[in-house]
Amino acid sequence: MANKGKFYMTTAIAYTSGKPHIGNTYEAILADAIARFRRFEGYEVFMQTGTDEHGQKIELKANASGITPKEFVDGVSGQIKDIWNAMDVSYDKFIRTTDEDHEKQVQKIFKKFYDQGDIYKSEYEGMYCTPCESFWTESQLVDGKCPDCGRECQPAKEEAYFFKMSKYADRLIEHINTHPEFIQPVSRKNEMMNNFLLPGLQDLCVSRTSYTWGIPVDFDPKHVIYVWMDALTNYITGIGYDVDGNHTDVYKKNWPADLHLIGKDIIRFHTIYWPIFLMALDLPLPKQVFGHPWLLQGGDKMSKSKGNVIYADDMASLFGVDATRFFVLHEMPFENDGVITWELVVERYNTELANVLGNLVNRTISMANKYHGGVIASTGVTDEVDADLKAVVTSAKDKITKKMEELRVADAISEVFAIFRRSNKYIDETAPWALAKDEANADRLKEVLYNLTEAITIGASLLAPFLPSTAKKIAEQLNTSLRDYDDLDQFGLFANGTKVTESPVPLFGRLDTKEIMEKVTVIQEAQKAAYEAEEAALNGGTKVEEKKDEAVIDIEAKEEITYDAFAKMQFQVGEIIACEEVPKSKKLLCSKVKIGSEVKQIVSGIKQHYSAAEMVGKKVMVLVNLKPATLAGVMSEGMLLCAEDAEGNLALMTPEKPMPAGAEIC
RNA sequence: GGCGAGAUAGCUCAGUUGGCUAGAGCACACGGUUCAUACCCGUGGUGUCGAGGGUUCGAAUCCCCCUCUCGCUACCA
Repeated sequence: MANKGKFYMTTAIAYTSGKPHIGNTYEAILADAIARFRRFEGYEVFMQTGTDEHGQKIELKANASGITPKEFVDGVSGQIKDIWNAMDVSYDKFIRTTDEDHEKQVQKIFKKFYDQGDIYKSEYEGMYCTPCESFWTESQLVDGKCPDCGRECQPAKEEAYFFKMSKYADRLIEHINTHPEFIQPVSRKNEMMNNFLLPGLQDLCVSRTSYTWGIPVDFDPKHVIYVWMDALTNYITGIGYDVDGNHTDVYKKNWPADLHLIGKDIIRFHTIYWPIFLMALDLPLPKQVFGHPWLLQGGDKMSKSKGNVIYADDMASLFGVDATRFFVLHEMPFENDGVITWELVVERYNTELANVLGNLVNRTISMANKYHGGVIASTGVTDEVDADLKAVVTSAKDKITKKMEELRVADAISEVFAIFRRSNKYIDETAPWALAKDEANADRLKEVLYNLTEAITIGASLLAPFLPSTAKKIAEQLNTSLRDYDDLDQFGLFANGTKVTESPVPLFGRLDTKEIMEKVTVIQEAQKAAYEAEEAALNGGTKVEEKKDEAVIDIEAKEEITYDAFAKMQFQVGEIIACEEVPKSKKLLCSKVKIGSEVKQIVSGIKQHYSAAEMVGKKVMVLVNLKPATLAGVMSEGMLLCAEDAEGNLALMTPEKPMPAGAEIC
């Protein structure tokens, strides 16, 4: 096998706040298929994945569970690793951001940036506008007030370190323009350029003082290093980068990475901040960043409260590991989000895996046994119809390779199945059962079965990077071994006289949608019950045994205020007597709110959560004495108060008992 | 509001630089076959190629405008 050189690829590291759903697992499977295919082609692949384990959310969850953050992440990281292993993800390195060598290098990198002036400490000594979450220099203030909202600003006390992004922006723009393959798909490149690079990069906050579960800044220990410098650097620390130049051989061989595989939600960090960090380290940039789309359920995002989160282990328990891999690889388009429903999984399983592939292998082996005692032998009695079969089979390798080079994995796996579809057609064209009726056709019959067996062997070999254990099973049933990549454009290498198994076992038994859906209902009910129990426990103030996502929300602590400051705010109950959408705005509703004998017009960004019609009649909590402002050209004279969860869902605050419009909230 | 992408068969989508009767998979109907996991093979759509205008011998493919959807982003008092 020709050595085509090294290929270093990574997945994003998974955040250890909870069990990964199928979307996270998808990325690992996608990476695995690419890694296996590259190895198959003859590349020396190094694939790295792992877990991102720091941050406030984890600190709080661990506290709530009564264990240390390290104990907490040890558990979740182990669980994630188990799932990756169960899904046959062939990583070469599983990095954890709590690994000692990673933490040490991150500290050194931070120090290096600080020493060379890329990182500076800022104390927010300008005027800080809390509602705008931004700070201003004296010169930016308008009449001593926030230029955005016009309200009072205060000197803020919290200090943080910042990275000077703008220093490297021009170089990055140049790089992106001269390397069109750097950001994939290309539509993402335009988004990065237009939204961030061309308007001018903001400096990035790279430290926090509001929590302690992170890598400390060694020369200023009250700061911990904030997520991106900690997480992104895993791609070099994991293979042995050393700030002082004592790199491992693995690092020297593999950097720069050939491919960072990530979700489309973190493209910005991988195509802007990460390259800039690398420039600051004077290291070459990765060759390609691919922001893959997501698998969504029925067009909606999954949520635990609906009980519709699909986990890889649930899928694997119902369908098996390879069927799970097949589904996620086959159903994911290149640029748009894919859809996953249980019904769709069953349909794909039956039509592709059971009917096209499983049945083909089964019927071929059955015929070999029935007609020739299972012995496969070429007799050289060919026919015109053989040519097309052979052409389809031997040309598959190049087609699939091209698709994989473009990272179009779903298309590649479809090309593999084209071999199996063609083979089924070949059986019909040659009608072996008819040949078997006349002894004069015996040699032709042998040749037909040989051709089929050879086609299946080549197909299985190309299938191996996607469905490794299925490919292996096929080879076992045919009593052969999978073919090398370099031999796949040759037809006729199957060893003459090989005897296939006498008792073929169906690779994928057909499934009944109804039966599966009954099992799914059980899974969903259990998930929902677990979620509700957790919610109830939290509401009751009971300590929860095992923490799950979104059970609690923590927000960044704001500055302490005096009672006087609070007393300045006037809250009253308001009744919404009319409401309409604000034209040309995506999120705004304009309400007429009756407060006592007065009616105020208030604009709120809640259109995605409430329709104008359902707003009318509600009694809501209103901040009355807020300075009026114009939003989307409409005057707003107050603020409706809402609760917001981690996903940004809003719920209006309403009095728990009936109260008249105008009642003071105090 | 800014930038970008898209609107093609019931569903999910392909359609290269404009050019023969607009394609694939699934679903559906009918026919064939029986080696096989009620499988496999074949045949079948009058699809206004989102609406309207234009360029051209000729447009799903280029230009203009409109409607709708989606992505990123800003705003969301």
